[in-house]
Amino acid sequence: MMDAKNIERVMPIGSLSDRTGVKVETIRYYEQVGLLPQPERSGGNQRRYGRAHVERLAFIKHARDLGFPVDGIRALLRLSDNPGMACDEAHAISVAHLDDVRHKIARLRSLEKELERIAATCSGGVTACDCAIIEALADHSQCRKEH
Amino acid sequence: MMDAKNIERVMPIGSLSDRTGVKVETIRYYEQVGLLPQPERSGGNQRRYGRAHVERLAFIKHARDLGFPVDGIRALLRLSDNPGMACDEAHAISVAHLDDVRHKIARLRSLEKELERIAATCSGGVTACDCAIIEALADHSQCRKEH
DNA sequence: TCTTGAACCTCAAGTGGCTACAGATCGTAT
DNA sequence: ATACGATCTGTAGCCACTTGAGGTTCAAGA
Repeated sequence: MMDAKNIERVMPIGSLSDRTGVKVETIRYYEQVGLLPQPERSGGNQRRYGRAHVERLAFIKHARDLGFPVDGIRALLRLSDNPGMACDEAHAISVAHLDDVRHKIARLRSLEKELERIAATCSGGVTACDCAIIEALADHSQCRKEH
Repeated sequence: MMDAKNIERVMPIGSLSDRTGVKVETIRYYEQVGLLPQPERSGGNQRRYGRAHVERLAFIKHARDLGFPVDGIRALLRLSDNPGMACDEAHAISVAHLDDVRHKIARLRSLEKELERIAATCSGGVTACDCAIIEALADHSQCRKEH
């Protein structure tokens, strides 16, 4: 490979993928939906990336790993492109996302409790019963609380 | 309405929807993917449901509310249709799902921590800075642990 | 009996965030 | 010159629905 030397301006998509851990198809998808700018092309129409693309894609990947939706990332990228009045809105986006994550956690914890209860009603191995798990699913009123 | 009296065998899809809390479109979708059996039709080709459908759909809704995937529900329904050797498999499906839920919780908790940290770096209101939130997203190495 | 108008019908496409495939072209090492 | 992997475009698929268009049926009121 020639990755180490010629990283500037001539990186093909596979190298960008290797460096960021984002799959080739996903990179093209991000370009298509406007998260990544269109790169220059080689004579044979292949994408060629530079350092700026690596940084932007790393930003995107990090935000996706943190669960930000693509729309939120688009907004964050816009803010990072013209700094200045960025803080307020970036903070709002992050807090909204944190809120969302906490709601999901709360909901999953309540599901966890209910599933524990249901799974415990029947430990398997019972052969001739009308399975308690299936009955529990059929009868919502057995549940401790709403979900 | 005539819901109260004529629930047996003549319920139209809207009443089934009202009774179960499952949207009309979703009911048709469940029929299409084979979760709900095809009901009888009126002279004018409209679906007519009876008590058995209400029960089956309630089962499906409850399981969906608990986060079971449609394939898991299909398996559970098959088990509930021919009881007997149901317990073992039902238990396995539930435990696998519980496991999945716990993994999701663990992942979200770690995201929550990281987001708290990032959101705290900048409380908004700062006007002239290169926003710390955006910097944190750009620089993964600031994170406490992998995600 | 006729007329509304809500409820119902089918079929197709859109959602998010990719992933996978098919079939063609490019780039480079030998 | 050739072989082979990397890349290209475009399309379809994934899950579990949701939305929309454009048409039909049903039940209640005049």
